[in-house]
This record gives sequence, structure tokens and C-alpha cells, in this order.
Amino acid sequence: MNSQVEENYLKALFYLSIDNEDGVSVKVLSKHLDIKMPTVTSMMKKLAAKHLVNYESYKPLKLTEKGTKEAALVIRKHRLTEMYLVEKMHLGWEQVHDIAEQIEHIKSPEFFSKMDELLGYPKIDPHGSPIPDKNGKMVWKAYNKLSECKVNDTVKIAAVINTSDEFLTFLNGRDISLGLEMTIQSIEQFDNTIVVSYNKHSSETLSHRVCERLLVEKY
Amino acid sequence: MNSQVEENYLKALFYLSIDNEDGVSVKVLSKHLDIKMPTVTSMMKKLAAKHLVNYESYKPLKLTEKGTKEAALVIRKHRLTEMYLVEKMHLGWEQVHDIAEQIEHIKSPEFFSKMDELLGYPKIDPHGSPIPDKNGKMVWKAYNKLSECKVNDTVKIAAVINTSDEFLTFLNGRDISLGLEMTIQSIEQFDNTIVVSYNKHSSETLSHRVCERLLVEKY
DNA sequence: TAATTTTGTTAGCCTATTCTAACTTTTTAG
DNA sequence: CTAAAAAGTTAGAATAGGCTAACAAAATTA
Repeated sequence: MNSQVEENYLKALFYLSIDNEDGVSVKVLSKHLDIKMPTVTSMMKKLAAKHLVNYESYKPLKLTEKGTKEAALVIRKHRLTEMYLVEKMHLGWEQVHDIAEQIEHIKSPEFFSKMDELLGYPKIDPHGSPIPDKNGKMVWKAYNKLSECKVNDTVKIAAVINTSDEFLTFLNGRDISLGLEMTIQSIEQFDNTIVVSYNKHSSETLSHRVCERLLVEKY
Repeated sequence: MNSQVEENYLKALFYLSIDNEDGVSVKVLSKHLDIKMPTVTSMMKKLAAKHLVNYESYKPLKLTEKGTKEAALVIRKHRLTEMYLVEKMHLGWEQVHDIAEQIEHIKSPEFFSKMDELLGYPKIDPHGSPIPDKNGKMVWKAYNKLSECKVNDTVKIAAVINTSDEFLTFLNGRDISLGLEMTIQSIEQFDNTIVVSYNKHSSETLSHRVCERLLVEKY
């Protein structure tokens, strides 16, 4: 079992590895965690001894397969917790990160399975980031919100946040479903309303509230 | 801010102080926490320096007023968490203790206030134990479940666990309300059904399920 | 009361995680 | 292609929390 501290190093390495495919430097990891370089070096040796990190002096750091999986499981718990806190406890998005940062280290598989169940086994979180499954596998597509797209972007609806009946009904009423491709015609600066076209709908207006809940894949 | 370890010592002292009004011995605390005596001694010195414990060599240990309050606040978080896990997440009573033991140390007042709110500001937990309020004050009456009483006991209904509409309606239908006094006429060994008498009801039969949800004060 | 047992304390050591200071390797600039 | 800068490592120390061995005080028993 990894300690909380070890879990934090794994998590940081996981995130930093996304942008640094060829490995993460001690410097960068040190900055990210706000922990001095010598401390990082010694922790890397420790994690290497546990086969979680490939460590060689003066070489970039890489998670092993095992390390990647364990990091993903921590991230899974973090994201499930954030979603749970927002959806089921009605805490604000500003508040939940710090709480999730603590709860992610709770040792109790049943606790997190139950959260997963109560949330309806979500595959992506409300930021559009994928939630790793119980085996640490995740679909590597970080979706964008429709609200973050630009005029003339052509996008495909990939997922929906907060699958309430009302919202799904709303989408049905406009023939919007998963996989649908649409092009952004214009964006109203004042209220962030977006006008899109797709299929037989040549000009459908979607509110910012709606666009924030539609995750899309850009082309 | 106290560490998790310190919080565990405070909590243990609080519980042990209930039976040992005149103070707790190092031996007893050591056994309770499964931590060796020398370690306990040194932690007591540390807590004394923080004005949480009154410590004098070879004398029984006592929480200070401040220590008592901080211990009560940890217990509050523990009990709220247990209730939340059972009532809102539908986890089993066997499972929740270990999880609550971890969650009680989360640093986030909003998280626990929200739990409190979602639970309807409970004053006692389903075991009949009081939940300290936000200031660490608690009503010092540990109620008994009606199901744990004996034949001929005369008791007063003090509280009700899990205030669902159905249950309250059931109680109304039998003129059972808070403050009501009843006497136990007999207990059926086979299914733990209890026959009670009160007011104009000379012989009312209550199932074990019901008796487990009624907290009473004994005379 | 004196001897013995029990309880409590001190001293010294261990592991985990962090730090600073000093040194080494790599990288980058001339 | 060297010399300075940047990045990384080693060595040594600190703090939190825990342990064992040895000693001291208190309580018990004979």
C-alpha cells in the first residue's frame, strides 16, 4: 500500500507526463509539488525500488506501467469525489478540489465503488476529463466543452455532463445526440450564446448553460 | 491545527474519560490505542505543551477544556460521517466505522456543515449516542434503544432514529410521540417483538424493527 | 514495613519525509 | 570546445511518530 505522500508523487508524475511524453525532469516535478529537488530524488529512488518509477541518475523520470496504473486509480478517486461532492452534496466547484485532494487517499474500495454507483458510473468528469476505470484504464480523450469552442469549429458531440432528464429531453427536442456533428456559426459575446448548424437544423441557438454541458471532440 | 495522530489521542482520551472521571492512566490509553507506553508519554507531553492535556508525571491524564472541545469536534465529524454513509450512501453499519475513522480527519468545515445540513442537523446518532454540536457541546444523555430494554422497564421516548415519513406516520397511528412513557409488558424471545402499555393502550405490540428505532430514557 | 509487581519515565534508536549546503554532471553560450 | 549556468545528486540534519531496554516510582502483597 502506498502512503499519501507517495500517491501525490505518482499523481503529479502522471499529470506532468501528459505534456512530457519522453519523461519528466526532477526540476519540473519539484516545482509542481513545491518540494525541493533532493527530496524528490530520494523519493524517486524509493518509488523505483517499488517498481513504480523508472529511475536512472540524470535521466528523465518515467512511471512504470504499474506506477501509471496506481496513479490513475488515485486520479479516479479524485474525480469521482469531486463529482460526488458537486452532484450529490451540492458543494461548489471552487470548494471541491481541496476536499477531494484529501478524500482521494481514503483506503476503502467499497466507499469509492458506492460513489461510482450513485453517480451512475460516469466515464468523464464535468470538466470533460476522463475518469479512469477500476483497473486504471482511461479513454484518452480530454474533451472540450462546446462553450470553449470558436466560430467555424466543426465538432462532434462526445458526451454530456449531468445527465438529468430535463437536459436529455431538451437535447432530444433539438435532435442533438451523441456522435452528432455540428458547426459553430456564431458566438454572441454578450451572453456567450452559440448558434450552430447540423443536419436539417441550419441555425439553432444554444445558451451558454447548455454549451457548458456538451462535451465535444474537435476536428 | 492538530495532526491526525494527535486527534486520535484526543478522541481516545475523551472516550476513556467517560468511565474514568478522575483521569486516564497511561497504561489504559496505551492499550486502547495499541501504542507503547513510552510513545504515549511523549505524546502527552506534546499535547500538554499545546494545552490540550493536563500532564504531570505519574498522575492520571486529563483533557483540558480546550482538549475536550477539540476531541468532541472530532467525534462530531466521526458520527456525522457514519450517519451520512448509512443514510445517504446506503453503506452498511459494519462498513462505515473504518471509513469514518479516516474521513473524520478531513480538514474542511464546509464539508461537514454540508453533511450536517443534508442529515437535518441530527442531535443523536442511530446508536443513541449524542452528536456534539459545532462548538463541541453535547447533551450528555446516551439513550437506549427500546429493543435493549427488559421486561417491566418503564421508559420515556426520547428520540427517534431515521425520521422517515412512513415511520412517523406509523408512530402517530399508535399515539406514540416524544416524551411518552411506556412500560414493557413482555418480550417475545423468538422474534424480539415487545409488548408495551401506555396511556389508553394497555397492550400494544411493537416489532423489533420498530423497537430498534425508538430511543428511550430509562427510569 | 519490606519485597515484589505494576506502572511510568528516560535514553537511545528507527523510519518517513523534509530541508540546506556542498559537490557533480549536463547543458548551453560564447 | 571550453566555461559558466542549470540540473541533479550526496551528505548531513531536523521533525513527527514509533519502538526497545533500562531505570524509577507507586502500588500491592506478604
